[in-house]
Amino acid sequence: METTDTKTHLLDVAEHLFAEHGIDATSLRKITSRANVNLAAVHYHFGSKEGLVQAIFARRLDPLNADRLRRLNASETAAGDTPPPVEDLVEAFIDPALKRLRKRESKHFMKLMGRIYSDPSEMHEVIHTRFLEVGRRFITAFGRALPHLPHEELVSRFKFLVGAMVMVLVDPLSRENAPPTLAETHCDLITKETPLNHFVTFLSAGMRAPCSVPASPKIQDEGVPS
Amino acid sequence: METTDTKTHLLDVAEHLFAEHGIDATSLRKITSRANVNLAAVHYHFGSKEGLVQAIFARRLDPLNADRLRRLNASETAAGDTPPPVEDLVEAFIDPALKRLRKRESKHFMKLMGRIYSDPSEMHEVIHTRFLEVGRRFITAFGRALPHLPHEELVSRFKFLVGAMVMVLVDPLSRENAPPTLAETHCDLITKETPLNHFVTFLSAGMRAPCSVPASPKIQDEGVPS
DNA sequence: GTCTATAGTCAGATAGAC
DNA sequence: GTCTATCTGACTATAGAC
Repeated sequence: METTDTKTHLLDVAEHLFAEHGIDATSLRKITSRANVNLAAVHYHFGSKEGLVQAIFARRLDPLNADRLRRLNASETAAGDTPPPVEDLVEAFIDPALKRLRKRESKHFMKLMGRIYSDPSEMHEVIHTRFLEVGRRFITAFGRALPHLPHEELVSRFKFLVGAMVMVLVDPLSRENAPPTLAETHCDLITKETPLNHFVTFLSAGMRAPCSVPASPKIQDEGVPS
Repeated sequence: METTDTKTHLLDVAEHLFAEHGIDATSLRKITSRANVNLAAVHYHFGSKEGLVQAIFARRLDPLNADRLRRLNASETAAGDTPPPVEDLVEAFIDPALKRLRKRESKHFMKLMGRIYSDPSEMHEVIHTRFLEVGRRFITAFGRALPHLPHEELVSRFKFLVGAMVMVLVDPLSRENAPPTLAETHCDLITKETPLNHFVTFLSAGMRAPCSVPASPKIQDEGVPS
């Protein structure tokens, strides 16, 4: 009990602090002093700060992605030979993340997770590797559900979908007793929690939209309306 | 010429490095050595590293937001008494950012800009303040164009819109000679540039979607399909 | 305005006693 | 496994010569 406790306690505390202040801005000293363990404990258990970071991601990321793939598979078998409806695909991708955002246990991690998408730090590669399969599977599934859509536009739309999710992950729990995050200052009313159906409605409609026409087809070429 | 040159040269170099490696990870030493100026120059011209960061944002952010508001106003006067179509609002918000992403001049800044949305760093407040008016104006405009939409759902959708934009800002130019960013590994084909009409089509369709119905209206209450 | 030199701080990491 | 004590390096910032 005692050794495991220190280790997971360090994971919990570090996860929380990383989510609140960022990885770079969180020193091992802050982590270990808040966890009431010795500074050297991090190096004993994880080898380095980087090792700690990777352990944090390993602990949460695999179950999250497994959950997404499980639900994707469920939709596909339920739909039989036809591709599953776009709504189900959106839900299979978003809901596992949203569920965890509500759970006290992985709340902070999901915020950290969202931040990683736009982080230039070096441990990106590990995260990317873990995400690669999921991304591919969902792009393929969306492509089957929307066969008329050119691949390039499909990829754009998947990026938009991921972006929408990330913005919500990063936003809502904000730093405790801190100025509101950007998306919150945008609005007069702070929405506490973005419900799944908001995602499904918005993103499914966007996914289902007809293909874009190129901006300048031939006529209306840079023409100024008079 | 000589003093202005050093100052703007520092702004340019710092902007580039911040975008590539992040603000925290970029030391004044790296900036000044790449700019071929002395370490003390930053403190002479900007007082501190924070001063440098703020100068970078001040230089680019105000024109960007002014551009967005100008185009919003243009759409509104063109539409007369009726609210402008959703497509125009999306374009007024997205295109100024997208245009700058293509321009060599502010390319790096736009990536940095995108990253700020999910950054927990302290100079957030300044950015928020500069963005506040734009966010409010666009939410109001979208609300007028979509009067049937409850405010909460409107806010969710605006968050999704911002998220889609940020994901594209952060992604495409990636770090030079570095592993591809997350959105790129998602797909088999790396799209070089997300065109405006992909945004407009996707986001307008999402914005125009009918209101979401609450997940559990009364029936189907946690019911497991058998 | 620009430079050198350095003060002062804090970071991640490690050796070795217990 | 845990701790104290310490090393080494990097950082921001400043004082003062030119």
